[in-house]
Amino acid sequence: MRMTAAAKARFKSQARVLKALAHPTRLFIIEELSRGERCVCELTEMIGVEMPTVSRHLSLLKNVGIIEDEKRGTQVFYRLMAPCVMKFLGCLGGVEASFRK
Amino acid sequence: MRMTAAAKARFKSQARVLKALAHPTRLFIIEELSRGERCVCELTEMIGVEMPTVSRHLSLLKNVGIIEDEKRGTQVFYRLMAPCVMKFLGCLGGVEASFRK
DNA sequence: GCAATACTTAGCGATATTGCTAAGTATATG
DNA sequence: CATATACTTAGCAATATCGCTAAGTATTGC
Repeated sequence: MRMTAAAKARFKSQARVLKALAHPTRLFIIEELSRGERCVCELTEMIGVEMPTVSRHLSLLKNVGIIEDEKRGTQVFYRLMAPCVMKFLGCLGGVEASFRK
Repeated sequence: MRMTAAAKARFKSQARVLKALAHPTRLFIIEELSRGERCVCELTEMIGVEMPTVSRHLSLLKNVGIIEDEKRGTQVFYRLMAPCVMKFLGCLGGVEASFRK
């Protein structure tokens, strides 16, 4: 039986979120933000790539609604908006561990 | 504090699995296989793209260990190897629903 | 063996992603 | 106002992804 238009839309929406998560740097950012808000310079220091690169990863996560930003002075702080993402990544831990055998 | 090499490896491994999941067609395949094994021609019919395209999505999922194949006659049947992926995608449902507001 | 069916692999063009550097914006500070 | 700091945006090159068509492989049936 053919995939319905509704199913297609649902999978597209899910894929969009998964795609946003599917990068090592962005997974690190999410885990770090789960411990509390961080400014871009802190994340940049931890990750070890140029700030513009980090900034672009952040805006990508922001675009799908996983994180939120707030400017204070010259700094921009990011916060995790969907703590459920952490629960979700917790599941993933078990899943991908079973693949590494 | 700088990201450790171990953390980097862990995120890379997780990202690899997420990347494999992050496509509408592959999400459909996974959901469909969660209901039972299917041959490539059945999936092709349901998805509505060319068979070589479906075949490539399938080998991608197979490469990360999410599905497994078995040839019977001229047909190749695929099975979901990590049912935990479904639980995982169940979590996702809640997550991405909250983004669609 | 020959043709048909079911699949996979290879190769192509279009498009997306990722990192970089350079340039732009905004806020604090002397 | 001028400079410095923190960040974002733009533009570029390298690479990956995705769909297609064409060609290859393997099994079935005559």
